[in-house]
Amino acid sequence: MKIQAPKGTRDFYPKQMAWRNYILDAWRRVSVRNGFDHVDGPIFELLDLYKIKSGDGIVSELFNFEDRGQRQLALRPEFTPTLARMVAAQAHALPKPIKWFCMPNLCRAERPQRGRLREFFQWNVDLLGCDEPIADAECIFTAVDLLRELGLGPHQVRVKISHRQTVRHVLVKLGVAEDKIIDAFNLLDRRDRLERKEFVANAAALGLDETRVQRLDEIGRMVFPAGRIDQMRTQIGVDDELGDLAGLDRELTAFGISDWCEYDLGIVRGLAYYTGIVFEIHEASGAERAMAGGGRYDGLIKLFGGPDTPAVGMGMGDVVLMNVLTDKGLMPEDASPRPDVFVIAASDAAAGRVSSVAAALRRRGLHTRFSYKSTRNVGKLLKDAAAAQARHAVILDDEASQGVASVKDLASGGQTQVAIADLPAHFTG
RNA sequence: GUGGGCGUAGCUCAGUUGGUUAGAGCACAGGGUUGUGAUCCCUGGGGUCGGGGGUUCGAGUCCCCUCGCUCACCCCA
Repeated sequence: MKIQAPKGTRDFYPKQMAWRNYILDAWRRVSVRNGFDHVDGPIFELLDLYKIKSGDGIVSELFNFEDRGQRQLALRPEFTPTLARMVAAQAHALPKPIKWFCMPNLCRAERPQRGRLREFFQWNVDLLGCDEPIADAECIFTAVDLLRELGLGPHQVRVKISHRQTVRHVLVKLGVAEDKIIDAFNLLDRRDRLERKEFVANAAALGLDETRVQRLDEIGRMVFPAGRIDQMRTQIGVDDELGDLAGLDRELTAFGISDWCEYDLGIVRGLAYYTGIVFEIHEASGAERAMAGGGRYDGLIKLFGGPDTPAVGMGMGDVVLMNVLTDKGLMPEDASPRPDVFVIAASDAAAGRVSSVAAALRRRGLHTRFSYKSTRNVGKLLKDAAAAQARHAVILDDEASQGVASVKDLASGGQTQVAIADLPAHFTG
């Protein structure tokens, strides 16, 4: 019996690996140019690390095991606890602000479905030690910068932003008691999935009458364009309570990404640990699950035993991102690295020179390939060169004994004679 | 964890009321011709028909169980 790959995992053959690298290379490139440093941690941690942040309930949603020393371990289902542990351990030695990114593979024991697998890659961008809205805005900018890098535009994706404190103020103003705030958040989060009757019944349990239930529903559905936060002031009737959101609005405009963003107080995020701004990035039609999510989590480093440290972060998975890019025709057909040169032997006499020519080119750093076929059929070998996406073909024939080869530009079809000894210099300019 | 749909070659599929040794195209590999990316031709590898059990003289086909994939629900750090 053949053994299959475990449920919800992927095999990366060269074609798929090229796509994966296409995404991860973009993540790395964009992170670096936005000033973030690359970090990573272990692929498994002590199970307790995850319990600290998420409680005992998390255990059923991750892969855990016991080592020979009876230690309870877990494959990492997220990176944030590792990051918090790392920061807490060296908090006083690290220069502030801390700007880190990583691209870990994460494992979750969930039933796979569209946009969700059991092992996936997640780009994490975190900025710690700064409690100003510019940090939140830079985090969002970095995510937008990536989406733009991959060919997406503001009409294809939406960054939906909310704020824990603003929503709390609105809820309190509506008459929700302090001890019911969490329930109210949950209700707001689930409003699209609930029948109207259920929604009203749940809202009534929060102490809201029919008019106020109606108002809560309205507010949950309101969307305001970034750069026009004044609309939120007048339509929702908040002002001083806007706080950070007003500051963020100015920064998003300054970063030049307000056309990508909008405010949506219906965005909740399941996390109990977010303390301020929260956001999600969705494909504009809303067809896919969230492409990215993040927010401010000022209390977390302290929770892991470090100093009180403000923090904002963002996570983006590779699965939904690739779904969206594929649907919009933005994934390259072939993302494999293109050979600079493909060496061809057009005669038996020339065949013996292929490896030495290839070696000379490779020593100069040129991506060089050749065929293992015994045919001297130039047409067939050129087809192989084209299939490999090579930029040039070097054709060795009987003239090779005089030290000359033909160089064919596979894009233009043009062909010139070049001395074999000059080939490395010819291609490296 | 719950429910729907789907399982024949790497991919897309055909396979008659159950009937001989399960096929095609594409892809892949080797080769030939015109020697310069095309076209054409020859050859080859590859399937326990997802797996197991049952009915039958005989099962890819009918029945049961199971596994996997997929979509949705739950959840979503």
